[in-house]
Amino acid sequence: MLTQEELFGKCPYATSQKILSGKWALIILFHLRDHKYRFNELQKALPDITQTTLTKQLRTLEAYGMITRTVYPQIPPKVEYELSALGNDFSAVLDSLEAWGNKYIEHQQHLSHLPMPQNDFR
Amino acid sequence: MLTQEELFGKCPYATSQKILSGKWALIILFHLRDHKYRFNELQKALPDITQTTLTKQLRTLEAYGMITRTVYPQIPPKVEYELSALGNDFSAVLDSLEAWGNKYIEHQQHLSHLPMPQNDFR
DNA sequence: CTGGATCCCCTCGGATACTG
DNA sequence: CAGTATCCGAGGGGATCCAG
Repeated sequence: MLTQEELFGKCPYATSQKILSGKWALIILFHLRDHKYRFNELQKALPDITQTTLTKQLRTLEAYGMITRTVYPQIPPKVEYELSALGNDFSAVLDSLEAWGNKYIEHQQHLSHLPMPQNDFR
Repeated sequence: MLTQEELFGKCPYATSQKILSGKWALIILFHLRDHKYRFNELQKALPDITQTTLTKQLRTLEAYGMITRTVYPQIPPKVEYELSALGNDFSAVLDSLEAWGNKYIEHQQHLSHLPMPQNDFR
């Protein structure tokens, strides 16, 4: 029997899980669906992400073929990130995710407590 | 400015990210959309998950209000898991995610290499 | 301006053993 | 059957410093 890792590229859910597991993956894809972003612009758009982390996330998404990275060989450097074809297809997921997320938020408003973080079983 | 953590319950993407970040979250939700599952049945359905891990994931999803846990006070114990109302709403996301995931898999077939895991920049 | 190189820390997933 | 109690290692996120 295959492990979940080996299901990458075979099962759509295992595949999606790996690609989206990054803490910033969804928000980056959401921003990039509108237009291209330069590295600096992206960092400003994401409130509290460091350079190192943003670089890692972008490289990961690029490795998965979700985004493209264009380097303009000039001084000062200019690098633009945009969605690949596969990344553009992801817009449908973002739409349903946004719709569901908003409904989730709305329905959780009247709850007295927010969910506890994982591994917290009080 | 709010950190990403504080956006939980406000931004649909930050909210979704936290709920779906679990390694098994998507696959568990996918299985539960069909029918109820007992703990043991779920463990058999998921190839290589341990009891401890499955328990954690289920508790997390329950804390987020995605699933409900019903305990039948009998010997031997019987516990059933099923989607909550919010969890059922998530089916739309699962549909688009499955459609996109399959397209992603198909388009990656002709690539010579699979994406490298994160932090692996060879 | 864009990010590479290090180092650190903490969380999460998992292994193992035990229990009502 | 369905967990709980521990312990552990890996690795992902982040801080800091440096570089073309």
